[in-house]
Amino acid sequence: MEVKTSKERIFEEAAILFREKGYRAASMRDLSDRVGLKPSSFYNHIKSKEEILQKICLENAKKFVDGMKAIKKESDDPLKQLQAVIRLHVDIAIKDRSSVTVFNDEWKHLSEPFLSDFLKMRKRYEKEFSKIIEAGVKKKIFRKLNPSIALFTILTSLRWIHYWYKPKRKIDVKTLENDVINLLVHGISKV
Amino acid sequence: MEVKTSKERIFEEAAILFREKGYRAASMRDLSDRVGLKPSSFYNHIKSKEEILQKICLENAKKFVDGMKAIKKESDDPLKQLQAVIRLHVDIAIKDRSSVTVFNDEWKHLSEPFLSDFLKMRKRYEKEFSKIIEAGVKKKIFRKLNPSIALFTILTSLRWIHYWYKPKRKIDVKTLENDVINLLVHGISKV
DNA sequence: GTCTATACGATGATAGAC
DNA sequence: GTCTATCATCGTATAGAC
Repeated sequence: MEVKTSKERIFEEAAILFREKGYRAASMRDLSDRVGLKPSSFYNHIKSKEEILQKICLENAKKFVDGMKAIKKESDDPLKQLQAVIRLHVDIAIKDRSSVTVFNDEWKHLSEPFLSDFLKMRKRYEKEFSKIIEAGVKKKIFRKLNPSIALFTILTSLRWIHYWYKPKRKIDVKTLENDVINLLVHGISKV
Repeated sequence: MEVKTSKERIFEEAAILFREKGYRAASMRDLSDRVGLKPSSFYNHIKSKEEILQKICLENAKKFVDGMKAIKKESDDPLKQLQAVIRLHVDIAIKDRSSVTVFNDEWKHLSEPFLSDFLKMRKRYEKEFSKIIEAGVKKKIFRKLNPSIALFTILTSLRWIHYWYKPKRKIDVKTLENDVINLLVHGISKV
């Protein structure tokens, strides 16, 4: 089996291409070379170039939102929740690096109303993440730091894992999850 | 005083524009609107659009390389060095947010040989950063983690400070420096 | 040093034959 | 559903008048 439709191939190759060159620099002619269809043929399968971007951004946003929802359901312990969120980011980043890169780095090229919708989802996700940290501080499990700084320092290191993680570094998923958790939870210092 | 040459205004406004729209999506016509010169007039001051990108990338790269050099000179203590590097990233990110954003996020649009030169500098910087962590591990000051994971988890949270730090959040520089140091050195957990 | 006019290649997308 | 041919637009950059 492993037989892919043209439509599937378009979306897959586009994610790789958009990651490599950036959405704006990637042309439909570039995509044509990769997919093996003429640019005009794409339009039997998609409405526009931006539709590809929209789908990639939306699908990945859903992965994170759904993941966060499941985590909140599973445990009330802020530390366990934080560890689970870190694993969520690691897993998504590793499973489809191209797709998550486009989601994370190219969303700004969405047009309205997709851009506004995207930003709303994004803010909601950040809010849910923030609640975990706040709960931990309240329970005296977590250090009391400026809430924005704590949230974004952690979230930023998770959001751009795709940027430096390369399969050829041969770091297995479990090590990546555990070491990132270890570092963000306990710090680099031994004392 | 405060009288800026056209050339200065072109580079300043370009940094802001490239940050907002991305290098490829930002046109010379967009820049024209901001600077108040016709696109054709730019070419009395610059050679090409890419020259602007080149200058921004190179200048910022130099800031980091020079900063790292000074830090290594000042102390041999890995912890003090790490703290100083964190302050370096915070200070550069806050002092000129647009410029550092373009440097960090748009370098991929450099053409050769600028791209290769840039990547070489970048790798050297990462190596110098890595040496700090390795020295700390050797002295048993730092936790022993996978070297790539430790390096990039920390470095990533520093490289994208510009992405979430906004002046209107009213976080002062000292708080930002201290909380980021606190979090990365000791972790979010109290225990 | 800035302007108007324009070159001209690349872009996303469409029309219509097969 | 894929192709060839083509369109309208926008991109960076240049020529030459003032």
